[in-house]
Amino acid sequence: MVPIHISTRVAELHKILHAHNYHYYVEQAPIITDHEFDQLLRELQEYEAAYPSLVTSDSPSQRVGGEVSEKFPKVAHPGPILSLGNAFGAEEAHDWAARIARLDDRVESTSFTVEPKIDGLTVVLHYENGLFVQGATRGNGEIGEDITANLRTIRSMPLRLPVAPDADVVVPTRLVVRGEAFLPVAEFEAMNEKLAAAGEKTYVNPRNTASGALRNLDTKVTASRPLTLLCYQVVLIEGVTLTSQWETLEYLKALGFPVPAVSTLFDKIDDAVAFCVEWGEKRHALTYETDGMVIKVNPNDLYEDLGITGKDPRAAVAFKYPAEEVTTTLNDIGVNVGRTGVLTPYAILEPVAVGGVVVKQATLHNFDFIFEKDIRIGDRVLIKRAGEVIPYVIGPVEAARSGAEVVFEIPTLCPVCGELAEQPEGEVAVYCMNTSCPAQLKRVIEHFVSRGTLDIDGFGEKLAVQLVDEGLLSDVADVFTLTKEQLLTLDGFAEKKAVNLVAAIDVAKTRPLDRLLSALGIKGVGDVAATDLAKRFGSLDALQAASVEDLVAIEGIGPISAQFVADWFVKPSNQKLLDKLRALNVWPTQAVVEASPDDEALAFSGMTFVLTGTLPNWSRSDAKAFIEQHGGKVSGSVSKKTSYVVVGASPGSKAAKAEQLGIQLLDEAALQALIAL
DNA sequence: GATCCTCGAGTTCG
DNA sequence: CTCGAGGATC
Repeated sequence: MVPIHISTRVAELHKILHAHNYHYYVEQAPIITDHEFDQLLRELQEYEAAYPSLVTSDSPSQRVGGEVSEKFPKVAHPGPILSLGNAFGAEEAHDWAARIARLDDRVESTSFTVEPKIDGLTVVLHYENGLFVQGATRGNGEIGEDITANLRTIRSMPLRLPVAPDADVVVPTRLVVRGEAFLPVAEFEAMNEKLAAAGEKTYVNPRNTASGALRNLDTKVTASRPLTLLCYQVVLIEGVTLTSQWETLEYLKALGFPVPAVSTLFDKIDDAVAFCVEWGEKRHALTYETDGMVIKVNPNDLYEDLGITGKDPRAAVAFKYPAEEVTTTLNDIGVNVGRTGVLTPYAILEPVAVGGVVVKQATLHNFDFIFEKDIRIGDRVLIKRAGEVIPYVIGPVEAARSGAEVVFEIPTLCPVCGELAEQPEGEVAVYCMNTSCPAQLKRVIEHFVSRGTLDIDGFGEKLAVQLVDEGLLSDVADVFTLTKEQLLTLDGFAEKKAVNLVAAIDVAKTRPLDRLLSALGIKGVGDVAATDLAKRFGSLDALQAASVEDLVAIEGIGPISAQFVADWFVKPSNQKLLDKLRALNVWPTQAVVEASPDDEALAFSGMTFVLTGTLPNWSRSDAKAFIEQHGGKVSGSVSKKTSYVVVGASPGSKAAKAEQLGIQLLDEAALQALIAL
């Protein structure tokens, strides 16, 4: 007997999966990601495996796909274009190998290929005597759509075989090849940058963009998209015999088909799985998006003999990486107040796993962002982790709208203090205009004591909030007059913690001028400007006495920033703050450097470096100190002017951008070696 | 005046 | 990391 709750859930899964199939195949507007679909299908398959009586002929697990849209003529594939079973993680991949080993003794000693699972559109290409005659989408796996004209616009697709006329290769009389059409990530980003600059709506991801382009009725649109292609399977061949997958890949390459470069042949399944795991980290270096790798039994005869289960061949499995893009519900939009008074909206999300962690919140940057993307409260939204860390809302899934979504309204009052919020002319940001807004004060103090500025150990966001709420602080100078007795009145403070904090505050009184300057939070003055100002003026007195002209003379300070500095010193509340600091003897000075030092002799003078990833022995600040010590500059972003990019473990997009711009990459050792020259 | 570059600010989770 | 905005440069 099947438990009632399971049969209910299975019926529900049937309904859900059929609906998603419809959205995906017919409307071409999926409302969940492929990964989420896989998860649901898997759940169903698990129930069906446990209770075989649940398997019905109309179960979504028994179907290869869905309907075929009416837009294009239909093409019957010469053989079924199968999908693959999934393995999430190394353990499941080993389970798969063990399963097929039990079915056939030859598996024990066979070889395997590993190929990337490209996130694009499957296409089926027909050649007769070397001539490209027809191309189709995958459709439902049996019948696809004729997109021959669109495919012809893809420049990497061979129109005549062999591509190199003098290639030493036998051309089959008939050949049907399976490949993946996609938009390279870099091309996609460049396209979106252009669209964004023109104020137009941007595309959600490369896959959807490629799909739209390839299935556009106007081939001129297809041609304008830099689509490309990689091929990896022979569906049908006449006139030539191939005996293994590896031989197939080599043969396709010889004919002139583009073949995935990372494809590798392994003698042992353990090595194949290890290779998949290894690429989980490295895959972002590829020009295309992947959500996994495909492990295939190499010899064709064994591949065939292992047969098919449902809709998947037993002899291959997709090794899937954790999803990086998921959809979830936007429950609400909250508003934060920053230390400058900027109101920043953030998404309150139905918790969802992305790239291995559960995300509940994501910033929405500013109010324009919400309206440009047309994000509404209650929407299904697509989430990714930018640079594999920070959650980022890509945009709404418009196809999933019910009509109950609510358009967000820009607040006219500060959500914390209730005072009027204003948007200065020509700016995107909306500010809370109340300078004594408690939210602002909390953030100002947090910044004052944080690691990049005065670096007071044991002083963080929570304490800043506590102290302001208790009324113990009314400006940043009050931090220095905090006593052990005051701290002991706070929740979570006992003798030892209070003593340590008072000592840490004492140490911070003698931080160098540049640190104090950036701690003050003068508009336009951060890390870099503070260092430059400190170097040129040497004391707060000298800086205060400086005219706007004096300030503009510094490279990197223009008229606007100079005015911000001058205005800051004029403000009465800041004058009061300065008086307090002076009285407390928090008044660092340093030697004035008139012009840039004569560092022509230094190895790195005139060079700009960018750091990314984690270096083996040095921290980021060690590396920065090393570069600066030798006369180089360290910048945060890669540009044409960058001399070198120093790459550590698990680098971000900066390494990719450097490669794109043809900038030389260095590791820690290579950076040190530059000095030896 | 346009374009590229750099800086500053806000930001998520464990 | 991403975004906005100021500064440098042609």
